[in-house]
Amino acid sequence: MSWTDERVELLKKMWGEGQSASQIAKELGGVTRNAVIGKVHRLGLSNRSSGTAASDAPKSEAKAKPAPAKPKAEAKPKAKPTTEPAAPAAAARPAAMPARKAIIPAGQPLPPQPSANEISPEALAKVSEIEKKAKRLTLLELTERTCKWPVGDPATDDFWFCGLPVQAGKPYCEAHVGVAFQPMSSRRDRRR
DNA sequence: CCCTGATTCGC
DNA sequence: GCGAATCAGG
Repeated sequence: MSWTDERVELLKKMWGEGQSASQIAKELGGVTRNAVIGKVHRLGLSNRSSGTAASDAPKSEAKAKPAPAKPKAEAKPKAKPTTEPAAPAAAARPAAMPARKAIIPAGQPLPPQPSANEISPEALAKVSEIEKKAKRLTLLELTERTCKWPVGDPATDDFWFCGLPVQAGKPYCEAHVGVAFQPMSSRRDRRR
């Protein structure tokens, strides 16, 4: 496999979306994550939180960009039937519990639902954003390393699991870890 | 152990 | 230019 224009394009796109090298490699096919990373570097677009966590490289760019203005028309190549117009409230709600039915999958540790509590707007925003990139896995597709955050109403077909790569032993992806594990202090009184 | 990106260096 | 091997880290 060679780096055709299209492949490079997809690489850029996915890398820009924050997809991991391995995911990109899987998507492209015929290449390993090493190949992807190597290419990324050669292309010069390496910046992306080094390592794993989020150590933002203290890159202080004393550069004042003239004004590239590169917002190219970003037409989604593969628009999937997104049955989700844009309902932050609904989307951010992990799992509705109309009637706490059996939403427990195979006795697996389904996460502590942040019940009806309120979560920081920042975290919610991050979640609704991340959910656009979610893999939307079904219960059967979940693995030990896919985010198990439930989205939607289990009673409807509009229900899926985040499925993004979990960070490290955690059951959720970065974003969902953020809303799942909230310091008690940070969710103190929230007006309703 | 799983994963992440970063770098090196023979090809 | 390419990417496997290796490195460094969570």
